[in-house]
Amino acid sequence: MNRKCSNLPFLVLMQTSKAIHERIKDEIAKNNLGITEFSVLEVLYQKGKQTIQQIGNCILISSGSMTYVIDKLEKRGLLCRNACPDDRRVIHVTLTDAGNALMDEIMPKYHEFVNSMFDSLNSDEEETLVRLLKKVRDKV
Amino acid sequence: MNRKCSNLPFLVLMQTSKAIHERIKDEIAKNNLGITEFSVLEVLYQKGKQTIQQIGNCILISSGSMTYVIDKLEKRGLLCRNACPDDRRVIHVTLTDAGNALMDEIMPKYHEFVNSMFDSLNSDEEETLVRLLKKVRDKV
DNA sequence: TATGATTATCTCAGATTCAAGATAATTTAA
DNA sequence: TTAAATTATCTTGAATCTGAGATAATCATA
Repeated sequence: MNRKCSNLPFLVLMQTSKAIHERIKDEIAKNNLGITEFSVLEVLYQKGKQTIQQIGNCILISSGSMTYVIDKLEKRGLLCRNACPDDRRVIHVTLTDAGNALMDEIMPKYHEFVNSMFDSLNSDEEETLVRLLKKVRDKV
Repeated sequence: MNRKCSNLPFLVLMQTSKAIHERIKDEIAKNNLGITEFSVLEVLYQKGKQTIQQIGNCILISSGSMTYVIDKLEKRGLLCRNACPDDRRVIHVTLTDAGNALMDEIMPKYHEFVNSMFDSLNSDEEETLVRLLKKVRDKV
């Protein structure tokens, strides 16, 4: 009976992503944001005005969670809801000035932080890693 | 102002691991188990009797969550708690016959499932992927 | 135009997680 | 031996997420 641990690439991939996730969580927590909250702000910062649904599709959480996280960020004054004049089912979300200012401050540090986690790879290695991961991702 | 998306290896790595995580969650849900519950059973199946603490260290969840998940699995008759005679603070956990039988049934399918997600890589590519991921992981 | 299907958002209950603190047992060291 | 520190587990409360269902608006089509 074989009860040994499974697939090595699988194990190392999941360990690595989990470790990265943890480190980013801690980093973002310094700004009193959870990863979900940060992800919402990041989408808005990069793409500008978005509907709640669009944001949810980007960061892959349920509609119930979207309402919850948008509520929190709105109460904190980082974003605002606006009715869509063309379709009254839809709500547009945009960053407030405070939200933009916060992201102006956070994002450069965040990018630097992410880059630092990968700077042990040279550009060939980065390319190879991306290629192999995509091969896996597209099959999953 | 650069608001473009960050580091490509980072993005692809996180996307891939998230996709895998989701697929495994769905697969395991077929047996009415969550990933945390399955992970506990997997540790016990591979290693035999373990203390609650040892299991928690393996799967990296808090002691409060350990109590909760062990409770659930115990009520379901898949594992049992046993006092440690040498140290009365410690509780040993083992799979019941039902727990072993369930894992005997689940694990082969699970391994096959995991393998199938990586079978687009040949063994050279697997080796390269592991090497690069370890390089990242050890730096994180 | 009326009806049925779809879509976007929200509400609510339940599940899961963690952090902090409680409890009880063991170890260390004065 | 005894007090302090450490350790293992459990309890509790708060936070976050999901899924199912509610509501309201829009679309498609006969």
